[in-house]
Amino acid sequence: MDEAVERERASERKAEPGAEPRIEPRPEPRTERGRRTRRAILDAASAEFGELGFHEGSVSGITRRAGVALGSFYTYFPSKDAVFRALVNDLSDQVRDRVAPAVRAATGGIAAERAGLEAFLGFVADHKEIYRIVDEAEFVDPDSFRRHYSSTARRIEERLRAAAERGEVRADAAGEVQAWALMGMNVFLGLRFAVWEDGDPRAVAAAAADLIGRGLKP
Amino acid sequence: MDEAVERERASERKAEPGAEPRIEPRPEPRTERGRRTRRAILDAASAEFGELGFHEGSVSGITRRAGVALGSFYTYFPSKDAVFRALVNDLSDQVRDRVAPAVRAATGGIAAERAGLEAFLGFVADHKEIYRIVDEAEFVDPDSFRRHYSSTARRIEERLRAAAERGEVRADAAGEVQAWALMGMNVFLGLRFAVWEDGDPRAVAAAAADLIGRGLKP
Amino acid sequence: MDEAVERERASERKAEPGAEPRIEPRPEPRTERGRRTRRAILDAASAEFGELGFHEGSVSGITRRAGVALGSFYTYFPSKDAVFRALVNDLSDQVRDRVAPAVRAATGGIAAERAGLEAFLGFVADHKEIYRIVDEAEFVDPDSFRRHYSSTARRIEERLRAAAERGEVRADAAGEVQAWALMGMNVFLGLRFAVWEDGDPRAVAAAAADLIGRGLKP
Amino acid sequence: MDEAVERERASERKAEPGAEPRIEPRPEPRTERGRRTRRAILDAASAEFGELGFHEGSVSGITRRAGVALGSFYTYFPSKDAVFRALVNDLSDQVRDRVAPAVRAATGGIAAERAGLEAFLGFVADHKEIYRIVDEAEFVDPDSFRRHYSSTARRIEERLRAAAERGEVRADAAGEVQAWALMGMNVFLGLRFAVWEDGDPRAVAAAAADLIGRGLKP
DNA sequence: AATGAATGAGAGTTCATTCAT
DNA sequence: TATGAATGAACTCTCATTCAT
Repeated sequence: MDEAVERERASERKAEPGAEPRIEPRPEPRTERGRRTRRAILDAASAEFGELGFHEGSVSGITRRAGVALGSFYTYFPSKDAVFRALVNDLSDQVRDRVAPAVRAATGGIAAERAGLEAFLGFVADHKEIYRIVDEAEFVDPDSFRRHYSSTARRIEERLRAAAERGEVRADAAGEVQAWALMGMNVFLGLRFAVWEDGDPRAVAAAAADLIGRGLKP
Repeated sequence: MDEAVERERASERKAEPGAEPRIEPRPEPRTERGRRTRRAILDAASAEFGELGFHEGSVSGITRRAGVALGSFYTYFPSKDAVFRALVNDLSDQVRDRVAPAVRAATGGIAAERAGLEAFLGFVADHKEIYRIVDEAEFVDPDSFRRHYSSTARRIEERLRAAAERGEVRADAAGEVQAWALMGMNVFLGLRFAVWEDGDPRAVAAAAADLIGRGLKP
Repeated sequence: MDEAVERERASERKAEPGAEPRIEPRPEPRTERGRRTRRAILDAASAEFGELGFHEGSVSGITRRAGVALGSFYTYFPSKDAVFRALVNDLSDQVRDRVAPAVRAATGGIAAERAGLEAFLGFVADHKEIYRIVDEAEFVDPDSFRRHYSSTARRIEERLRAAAERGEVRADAAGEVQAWALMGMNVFLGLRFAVWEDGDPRAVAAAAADLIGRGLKP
Repeated sequence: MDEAVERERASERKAEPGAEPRIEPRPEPRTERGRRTRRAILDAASAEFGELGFHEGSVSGITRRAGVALGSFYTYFPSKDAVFRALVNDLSDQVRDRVAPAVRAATGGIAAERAGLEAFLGFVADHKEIYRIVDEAEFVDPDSFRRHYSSTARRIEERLRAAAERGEVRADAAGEVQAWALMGMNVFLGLRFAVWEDGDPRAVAAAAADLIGRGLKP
C-alpha cells in the first residue's frame, strides 16, 4: 500500500506537464479521525466507481456514501482523478499481495501458475468491481493501466524464466509472448467465471493449468 | 453490417422498457446523400471515441470531424449513446468478418486458431481504436459488451468441438473454459503486440499456436 | 406558504411514478444565507415568468435577476418546472391569504363577496404577473392549475352555503354552478380592471356585488 | 373566416416592428390540392396545439399529423407563430358564428344570454382544445388574445344596452363591468362543465340565466 | 477538520427555418 | 408543389472545484 501511495504522489506531481501546477498532493492525515475519514472516502470511491464507472460516478456520490460533507473530500484528495488513481494502485497492489503468497507456496512452475490463477479468481470474486475500475483506468489514467498490466506480465515472465532454468518449462516458451498469453487467459477466465458468474475456482484453475502445463512442457 | 444495423434498431426500440420512448430510432436515410452523411458520422465517431473515449469524446467533436453541422448528427442518431452502440456492433461485426475467412481457409484446428489470431492482430493494427471502444462499452452499453465477447467465445468453442470430433484436439479440452482462455490470450496479445507496439503478427501467432497446439493435442 | 412548500415537495416526490426519480427534491437550506438565496431566486422567477412566460423565460434569466450564478439555481430547485410549480403554489396561497381576512371581516354573505373581490383586485394590481403565471400553469403543471381553481371555487361555494343557511341567499343558488360563475366573474374583472387597466376596485366590486346581490337574493 | 384571414395577414405584416422584415405572408393556394393541404395542416395544428400547447407542439408534429413533408408547412404558413395566429382567429370566429345565431333566435335579453351560453357550452364540448389554444395566445400572440376577449365583451355589452333600451335590463347594469362579468362566468362555466367534465348545457345555462336574470332585472 | 453554499464552464439535445432537388 | 436533409442558435442541466464559516 505504501508503494501505491508513493506512486500516487509521484503521478500527481507530474500530472499535466506544462499546465498550471494546480493541485498539491494532500498531506497524510495527522489524526486518527482523519485517517478513518480518508479510508471511508477511499472505500466509498471503490463502491461508487465499481458501480457507476469513473465518469458516471461523482464526488458527491462518494461523499454521500462515505457519510461526509462534499467539501471534506478535498481535504484528502486533490481531485476526482486522484482518488481514482489511488484506487487503481491500491487494487493493483491488493491483487499482487493476494496472488504472490499462493504462488510462492506452490511447488513447481505449473503448480505455481495454477495456484496463482486460483488465488486470483478468489480475489476477483470478492472484488468484482476491480474489472470496471482497472478497465476504466485505460481512459482515466493510462499510466496506471499500463503499469498494472506491464508489471503483472513481467512477474509472470520472470516466473516462467525461473521455471525454465529449473527445467520445468521449455526455454523457448519462457518469453514475453507467453507471459502475456497467460495473463490474458487469467484475466478473461476471471471475467467469465468470477465476475459474470461464480464458477468453481479450483476447477477452472485446474483446466487452465492442464492447458498451459502441456503447452509449456519441455 | 446489416446485422449490426438490425441490432441497433432493436436495441433502440426496447430501450428503457416502461419509460416513454421519447428517443425514437431514426429512419433509414432515404436519399444517397443521406447515406453518405450517415457513414461520415459513423466514421468520425470511430475516430473521436477511439482517440478520446466515450466520455471525453463529444458530439460536436464528431460532427466537426465529419464536416457537418451539429444538428445533422441528430438526423441520423437519436443520441450520443446510440452512435456508440452502432459503432460497437459495427466493429464487432468487422472483426468477425475479417477473422472468419482466415479461419475457414486454414487446414486443421490449430492452424485455424493460428490463422485467426494472425488475422485478428492484423485487424487490430489497422483499427487500434477497437480496444478503447469495445472496452468502454462495458460502461456505456453493457449489452453490446457482453454480446461481443460471448459470441466470440462461442465461435471459438464451436471450432474446438469440431476439431475434437476430427480428433485434432482432446475431447476434454474443447469446453468453455478453454475457449475463454484462448480468447483472453488473443485479446491481450493484440493489446501488447498490435496496439501498444507493432509486433510481427506471424511470429506472435506462431508462438501462441505452439503453446495451445501442445496444450490441446490429444 | 408552508403549505405550498409541503405540496411542492410532495409533488416532486411522486413525479413520474415508475421512472427513476433522477431529479430529487432539494433539501431545505440549512443556513440563513441559503434561505435568502432561495427567496431571491423565487422572486426572480416570478418576475421572469411574469414578463416572459414560462417557455420564453429562462433559468439563466432568473439567476441573472437574482444576482446569483447559474448553477446556484440547481442548489435550490431541481428543474425549471419545479420553480414554476413552487411559484404557482406560492401565489395561490398568497391570494388566499389576502382575500380570506377581507372576507371574514365583512358582515353578510354578499358584503363578503364584495370585500373578497375588492381585495382580490387589489392583490392583482400589485401582482399583475399572477395571471400569466397561473394561466400558463395549465400547460406546465396542470395539477397546480386545477388545484388552484378547484380550491378557490370550493371556498366560494362553502361561503354561499353558509349564507344560504343564514337566509341571506336562496338555497337553490348556493351550488357549484354559482360558485364557478362568481369565480369566473372575479377573474375576468381582475383581468380587465386590474391587469389590463387600473380600474377603481371599490367601484368595480360594488357593481359586481350589486349584480350578484340581486341575483342571489332570496 | 375571411375576416380571420384578413386579420392574419395584417398581423403578419406588422409583426415585430423594427425587426428584419423576414417573412412574407403566403399567397392563397392556387390549386384545389393546395387548398386541401392547407386545411389539413390547419386541422393538424389545432390537434397538435390543443394536445401539447404551443411550445410543446412542434412544426414537425403538425406535418406528421397532416401527413405531409416538413418542408411543405412553409409553403402555406410563414412560421409556427403564423399558424397559431390563424388558428386562434379561426376558432374565435367559429365561436362567434355558433353563438350569434342562437342569440338572435332568442326572445328577450336574458333569454338571449341563456341561449348564447348554452350554444357556447355546446361548442366548447366539441372543441375542448379551444381553451388551451386561446389561453396560450396570451403568451404567443397577445394581440389576438386581447382582440378575442375585447370583441366578445363588446358584443355582450351591446346586447345589454339594447336590452336596456327595450326595458328588459336596468340601464345602470348595462355597462362594461357587467359585460366582463358575464363573459367571465361563461368562460369558467365552460371550463368546468364542458372541458373538465361534461355537464348538462341546458341546466348550467338555466342556472346562470336565473342568476343574471334576477341580477339585471329592472 | 468539517461543512455546505456558490461558481461557471461545458455538454447533450431540440427544433424552427432554409434550401437543393 | 413537395420533399427531407442540413443548419446552428439556444437552452437546460451537471458537477468538479473553491471558499467562507
